[in-house]
Amino acid sequence: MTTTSSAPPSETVASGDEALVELLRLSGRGYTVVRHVLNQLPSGPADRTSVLGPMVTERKRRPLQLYLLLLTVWPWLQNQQPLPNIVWARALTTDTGRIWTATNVSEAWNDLEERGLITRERKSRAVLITPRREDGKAPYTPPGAIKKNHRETFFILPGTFWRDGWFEKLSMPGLAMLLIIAGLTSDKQEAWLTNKDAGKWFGLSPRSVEAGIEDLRTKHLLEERAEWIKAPLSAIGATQRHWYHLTGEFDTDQRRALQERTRQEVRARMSASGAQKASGSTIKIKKKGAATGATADRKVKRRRKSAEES
DNA sequence: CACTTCGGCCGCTTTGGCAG
DNA sequence: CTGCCAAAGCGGCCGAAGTG
Repeated sequence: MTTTSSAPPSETVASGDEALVELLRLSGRGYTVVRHVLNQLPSGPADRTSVLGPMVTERKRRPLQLYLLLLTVWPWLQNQQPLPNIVWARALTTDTGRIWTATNVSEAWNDLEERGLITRERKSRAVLITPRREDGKAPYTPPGAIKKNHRETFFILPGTFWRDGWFEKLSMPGLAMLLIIAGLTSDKQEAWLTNKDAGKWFGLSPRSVEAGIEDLRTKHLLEERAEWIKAPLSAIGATQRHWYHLTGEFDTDQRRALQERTRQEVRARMSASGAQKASGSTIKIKKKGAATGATADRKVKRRRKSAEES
């Protein structure tokens, strides 16, 4: 282990997928827990738009992805050394999606900081990132705590969101509607909405709501059921109400089952010894982070560019 | 050394407006 | 409601220079 060459042979450099999978594994549960307040503020104020809507309108895709990943790995990361930006970049870089560099990560942290979604603190060379609550209005706490007689509500994004690259394959409106509908169906099978109302509730344009739903539908993540209801003022005296639900791992029951399975696994792990866990894995990911500099990312970019040209 | 900021140009998404 | 157009403004991209 005393090699001092500048770059490791390419076949030993971890790809984005591997970095992401490793992060998910280390984080201990394969899914992401998100409070509803990301999508929408609690009832009360007239304008309930929270952070998600504006992020869509302002096309802040990278910051949104990065924040969701931070929430995902935080249970593990909070007890670790800070992760280098280049590692975040590699985890979020997929084979067919956009390419992340340390610069992108830095700029995304910047945006998140302005939204109150993280704090960052420079620790000599590294930056220490700490998430804040999903509405940007308070420090982060583990979701689900009981506050003022009611439990903080949250929903989950199953592992497929990361593993199968949905965070990158979906359009920005698609991503937003996935979060919104996942939130609406966290405690029931389906939810209905209209483009116009949903736009108002979540701070999106009706066009984006529609585009998002369409994106989810064509990618088979969403199914729709039409129900006829009375509408005295419509031409035919009735109108359709559209009920939506997510499919596959995103389905309400499957998400519930996933949570339950994880709860049991965590319990089992707690009762077993935590000794083996501490040794191997953390070292591995640090090596990946340190060994491949920005040059490796540039190489990927160039490789891809020349592939496109030919 | 790792991270951050900057500048310039291009392309694209989102949105509003309008028509059918 | 759907389709289309145009405009605004943002992100992508890249290298280079600045900072702790």
